[in-house]
Amino acid sequence: MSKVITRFPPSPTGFLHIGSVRTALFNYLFAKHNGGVMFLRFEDTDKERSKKEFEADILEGLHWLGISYNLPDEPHQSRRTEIYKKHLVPLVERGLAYEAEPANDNSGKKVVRFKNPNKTVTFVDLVRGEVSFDTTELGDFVIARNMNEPLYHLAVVIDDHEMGVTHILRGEDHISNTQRQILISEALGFARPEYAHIPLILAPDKSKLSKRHGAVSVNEYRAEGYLPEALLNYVALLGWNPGGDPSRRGQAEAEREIFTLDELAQTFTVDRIHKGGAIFDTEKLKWFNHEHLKKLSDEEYARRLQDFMGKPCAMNLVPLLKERAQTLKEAADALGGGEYAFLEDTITYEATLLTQGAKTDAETVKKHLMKVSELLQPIDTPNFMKETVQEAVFAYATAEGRAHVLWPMRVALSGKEKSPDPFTLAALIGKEKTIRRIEEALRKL
RNA sequence: GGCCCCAUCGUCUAACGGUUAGGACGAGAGCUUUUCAAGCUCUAAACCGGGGUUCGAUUCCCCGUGGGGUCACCA
Repeated sequence: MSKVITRFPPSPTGFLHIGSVRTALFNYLFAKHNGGVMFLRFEDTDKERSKKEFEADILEGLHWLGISYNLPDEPHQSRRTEIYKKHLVPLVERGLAYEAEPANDNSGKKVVRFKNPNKTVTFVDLVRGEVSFDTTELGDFVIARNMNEPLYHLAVVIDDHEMGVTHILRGEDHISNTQRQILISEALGFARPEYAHIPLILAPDKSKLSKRHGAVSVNEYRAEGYLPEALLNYVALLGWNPGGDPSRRGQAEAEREIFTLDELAQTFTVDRIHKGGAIFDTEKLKWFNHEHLKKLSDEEYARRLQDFMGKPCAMNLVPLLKERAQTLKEAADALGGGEYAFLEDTITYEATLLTQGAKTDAETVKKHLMKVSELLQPIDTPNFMKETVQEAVFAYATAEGRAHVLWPMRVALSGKEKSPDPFTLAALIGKEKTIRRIEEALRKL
């Protein structure tokens, strides 16, 4: 088999969105799996809507995601007019296309129509099998605004041919475009590439995912603190899965869900692409994100978080953050907001909070807090760690009733209704501050 | 509406004629070092309907039904 060449041809008329990401990903994975390459090109024949700003965004997004690609000599359709002309002119000369009525742009130039042979086009879709269309209803469709300005269908066919594209994996919304493109391709005498139409990513209402459904741009997910590997992992499993071993009940591979980009490339095959659309579920994306976040080493986590919020994060907080935050934004918010206020020099809270969850009266709480302070005194400052603090207090807490002792202790250290456990807290703020806060709590009672 | 595509728990999905229809997210319950989170255990939850084919259909075929896509001098 000749070398596999796929392509990702966005039109720079909007920010890189989730649907495009999956299309790019599938083309990337398919090429990579087969030792081929993926070309990127910009379909900017619509000069009105195409913007450099969007091009930059798409490039930036792919870079962030870690999806690599090859660039043709000239990736802009708008600058490939000579190439299109080279094929268009003979097409007209041979009577397979013709200049018709004037364009409605007042240029006086005539549009170019394709001479439809009115036949049935049948192609084998790699995911759907045989698909046929009766092209008669298409009529002699327009393929160029004029001899110098090709329209989408013409440009696509010529580009795919010029770039040697062997496999076209694209959204199912293009399936009915295929008939036109095959007709043009045949008239031009080009070899027909393989087609694979992948199911659409749907919104919760089952319609095609679009802006009106909320976040669709990768920028938004990036800003929400999602990891590129999580986004890719999740989106890869929308409409595709690695399958399992049918001979075994466990279905090992099919039950695994966390994959790296390389692992996806190793297992990716078109025959496991689904036919039906898949609804995009942010809750599950969050879970994937948390899983990938937990896989990061503490150092890497700290680096990513710093990149995300623009300032460093203390290393000793990383394990805690990793466990509690599903996204980098949640981690950053927790750090910046109230949740980690216990790290500050002073904390403020209502005295009633100390007894609120303690299931006992203020006098008892006072007694326990004094005892806790006393139990912690003997621990050397360098030895003041989660384990040693717990060891010092735990037997007493168990004997007296854990809620009675531990709740006030935790509130004294955090000043919050919800927080990490008191031992973790104590270790994080250190002996000096721990003792001081217990004394402050005592004064409140 | 024409044409095309699709159909397993609420959601993502496994199964490639024979299973107690499995897993994951989410939900509910419980456990754990109080709270929250995490973790662990358990529970509820699906083959769209009707005909065939077959000894046997979630699986193959047909017809319904439902959903989606597309019908530009946009891509």
